[in-house]
Amino acid sequence: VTAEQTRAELLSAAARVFARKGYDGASIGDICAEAGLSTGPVYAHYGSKAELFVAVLREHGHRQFLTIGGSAFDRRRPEQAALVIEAVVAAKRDPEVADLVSSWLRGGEERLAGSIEAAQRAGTLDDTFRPETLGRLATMLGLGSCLTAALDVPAVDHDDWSRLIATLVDSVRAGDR
Amino acid sequence: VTAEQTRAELLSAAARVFARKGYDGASIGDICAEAGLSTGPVYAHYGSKAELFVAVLREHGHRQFLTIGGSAFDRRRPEQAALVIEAVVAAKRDPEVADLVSSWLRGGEERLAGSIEAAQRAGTLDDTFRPETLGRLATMLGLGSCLTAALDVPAVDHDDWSRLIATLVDSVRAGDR
Amino acid sequence: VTAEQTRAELLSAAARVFARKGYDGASIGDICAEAGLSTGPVYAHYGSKAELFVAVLREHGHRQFLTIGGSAFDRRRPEQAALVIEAVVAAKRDPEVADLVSSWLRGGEERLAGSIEAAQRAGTLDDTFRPETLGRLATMLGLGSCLTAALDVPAVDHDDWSRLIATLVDSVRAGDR
Amino acid sequence: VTAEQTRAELLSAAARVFARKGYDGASIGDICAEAGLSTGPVYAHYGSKAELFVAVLREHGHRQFLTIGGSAFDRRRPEQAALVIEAVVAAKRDPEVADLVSSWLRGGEERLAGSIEAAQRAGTLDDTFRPETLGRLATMLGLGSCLTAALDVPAVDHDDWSRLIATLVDSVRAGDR
DNA sequence: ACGCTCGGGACCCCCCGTTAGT
DNA sequence: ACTAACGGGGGGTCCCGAGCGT
Repeated sequence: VTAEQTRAELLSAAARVFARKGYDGASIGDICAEAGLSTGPVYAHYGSKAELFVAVLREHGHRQFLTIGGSAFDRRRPEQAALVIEAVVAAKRDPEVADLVSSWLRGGEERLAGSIEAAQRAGTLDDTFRPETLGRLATMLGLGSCLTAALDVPAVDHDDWSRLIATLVDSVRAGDR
Repeated sequence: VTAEQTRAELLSAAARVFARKGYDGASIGDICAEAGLSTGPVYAHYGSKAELFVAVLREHGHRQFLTIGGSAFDRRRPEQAALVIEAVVAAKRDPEVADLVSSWLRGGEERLAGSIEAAQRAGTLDDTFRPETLGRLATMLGLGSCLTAALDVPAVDHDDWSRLIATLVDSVRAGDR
Repeated sequence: VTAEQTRAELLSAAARVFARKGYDGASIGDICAEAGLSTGPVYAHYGSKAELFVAVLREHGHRQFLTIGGSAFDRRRPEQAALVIEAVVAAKRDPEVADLVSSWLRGGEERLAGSIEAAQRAGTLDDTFRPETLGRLATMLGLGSCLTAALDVPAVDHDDWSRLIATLVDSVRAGDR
Repeated sequence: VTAEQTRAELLSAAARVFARKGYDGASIGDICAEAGLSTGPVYAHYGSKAELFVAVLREHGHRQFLTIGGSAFDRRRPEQAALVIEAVVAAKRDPEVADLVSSWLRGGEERLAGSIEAAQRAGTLDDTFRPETLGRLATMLGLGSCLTAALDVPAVDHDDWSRLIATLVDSVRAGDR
């Protein structure tokens, strides 16, 4: 068994266990049991539990962070949402995680703001709103969807939801005022 | 010193420490130090850390849960938001917390749906959307605002935000279609 | 309520709880709950848990120590036996208890030896055995019955037991050799 | 250092400390200090303090219990007897210990009953007594000898004692009736 | 002034994150 | 790379003094 393979399996197992039990709730033992490893070898790959968690976030977190478009916010899967929430919670204690999450969020909002600004310049989006403001709305919805996904709230009708989002988007289109 | 007074002080201190450090991060010792108490007496008032947390949620949580109106989502205070997030995280492990959070959420959404339905019947709100769908949107925004508040994202311009929310609300008003 | 009454009730409750849960297993809280008191007032009557236990032994212990005759060893009641066992255990750590138990035991064996010697002189008991030896046998059986009573071993047939004891006693009667 | 070696050392140390201080009086720290270990590794070998105690009983207790013939009951060593007494006391609080002690006692009595029954069939022992009754007598004497050994009662003359036991045994031999 | 409510430490079991040795 | 061990707490509980209320 190669080392890289073990690393990948460890990362995957850690992602699952962290998502299931949370950062504090997941013990190194749990993760190693999930990966079929002993507790020791973890520290050959990652210096600490925090580092392992950060690695998990880097690997599995970025793509789950605000990448799902608004119309699918009602369909976010719980196991994806869990990592995001844990990241936020962990960010409150671990500065490294805080930096990571902060950079993701900032990056996401900047990309969003860039797209929005471009749309505004192209005349397809109301340019009386600042790009950051619109971006913040999208961020809030994205993060909010993580929480509703984590909790077991009953799903709403998807068609209805899509139409609602479309209506809202239309309302901030240029000329719709 | 009366017992009720100590209880209240303990609850308040616990709320602060839980909000600052999270459920797992906060130790009984931390809370007692904050309350100026010894670790022992806690268990004369609350059977366990989980019970204390639940009591904190019951006392300080319900009013912070989705009670801030939409236009002020950008101004949610971090210490209030933190408890909500911790509640969601704790809900994943503790069934009692899960029930509590679930009932809050359900209650909030039902109240919202009621208001929305009333507005729809009165003809002031687009009645082609189901009340639950509109309610879910508000819930997501509310919860999302908790996460943005917890993270230290820079605030957006408040006037801009208010105008955006107003525009969105207008878009789902009856006749604005 | 007079103080003496409270003392008596406390002693009785302590006897029950110590017998039920053992010295270490019984907490002051348990005893006070049994007595319908608060934990504090105990120390107005007894300086410590150990003192309370000694008082219980003095009050309720002496009469349970080796007072049941040999043929009824199989019928010793658990709650009576429990205090004896606890006393023996406590004697290993508390010198005061050790003295108490020692004096009980010594007194019991001396009384036994006296009776035995009298019987030997009267010619009804084999006088080739020393009285202490026969007394020790009875002591062992008495103490042993406390342990079998404390554990929940199934009872043996009482008639069979009585006949066995009678046979054994006959075997040390004078002339039966 | 192999695990089995540590296990054995731990067991031996636990046996000593439990015998010296009793089940409740002995702390995990005490045992580990005796074994020259840290407190942590105990739980890699035994799941709990109760399990460790049970293991001690299995290892050091079973051979001391009822295997010494009746003629040596007067010579039981205090440190061996202590474990048996502690087992009875601990059984009253910890259901796990209770189950083990109970099954242990039952097993011992059944083995005894088996031997007795065999002797009865062989015609060397009075078959008018039920095997359980004779076994119970032996059990009582065995347990009783633990208590007299634990307490510091003066020893009786050994020859006298042996002769007494022999006389009693003779009395239940077949044909001696 | 007595007697109870309340608070104070101390400690215990348990377990966890982490590192040497094989 | 894994087995085995290490301390450091964490929660929980207990036995026991001070200080208010009757």
